[in-house]
Amino acid sequence: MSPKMESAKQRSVVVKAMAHPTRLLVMDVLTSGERCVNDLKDLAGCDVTTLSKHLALMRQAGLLQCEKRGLKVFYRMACPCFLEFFRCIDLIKANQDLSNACAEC
Amino acid sequence: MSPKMESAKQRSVVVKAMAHPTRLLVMDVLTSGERCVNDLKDLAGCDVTTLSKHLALMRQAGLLQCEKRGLKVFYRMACPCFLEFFRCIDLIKANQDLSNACAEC
DNA sequence: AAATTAGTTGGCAAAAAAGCCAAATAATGA
DNA sequence: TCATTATTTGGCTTTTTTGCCAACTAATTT
Repeated sequence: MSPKMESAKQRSVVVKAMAHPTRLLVMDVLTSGERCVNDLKDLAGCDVTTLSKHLALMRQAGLLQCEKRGLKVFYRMACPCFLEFFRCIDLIKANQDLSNACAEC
Repeated sequence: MSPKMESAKQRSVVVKAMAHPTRLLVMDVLTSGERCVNDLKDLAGCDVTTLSKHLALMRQAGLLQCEKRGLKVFYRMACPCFLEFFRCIDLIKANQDLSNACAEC
């Protein structure tokens, strides 16, 4: 397999771990600091077991880190570089809405 | 629905459009310039019809633009900001492999 | 120790995504 | 005009992902 294909495969593990509305919401929330599972569940508005599986998936992909303190498990972003990533994603959407060239990036 | 959830939903359309090895390979290839469908098919090593559907999906999400010249359709990235994105994704993977803190980002 | 709180895991049904074949369209060349 | 080349679309099956329930583990409180 070509090196580019190899790289694409590895990247897809990380990108897939972001490719869900609930998981992107979690990332957005966690950019402003750590949160416990229950808080995230309230923000996401889904079953705790569902959220727990989303979090496990993101952690396994290397997106999140977690730490247990008492009864609670706190999750945080493993890497702050995603702020820039969100800016890029949102730009794509904005450009598409305007149906014009990418002015800013 | 909360504004954050609304935003996450819109972002997920773009992120899902990247969340596949073949589609990430296409993005990687297109960062160095436009290509026609047949060239991309050879690089991806899949059926042309499969690739064509991948490309249509990416275009609908705003990731790609295309232009027909003669018999061929040339695809290009709609936005060059993804170079930075790849750097971030690869860093996640590298950090996970090393199992240590995010030194660079 | 029993009850409570916080989170995870197993299992399964439903929904979404992927991939291929056959057929269609579109531009070019003989 | 007919054949060829390049790409897209429709349809259908297989695979993957999602989401909830029930059951489980782990730390804390009574």
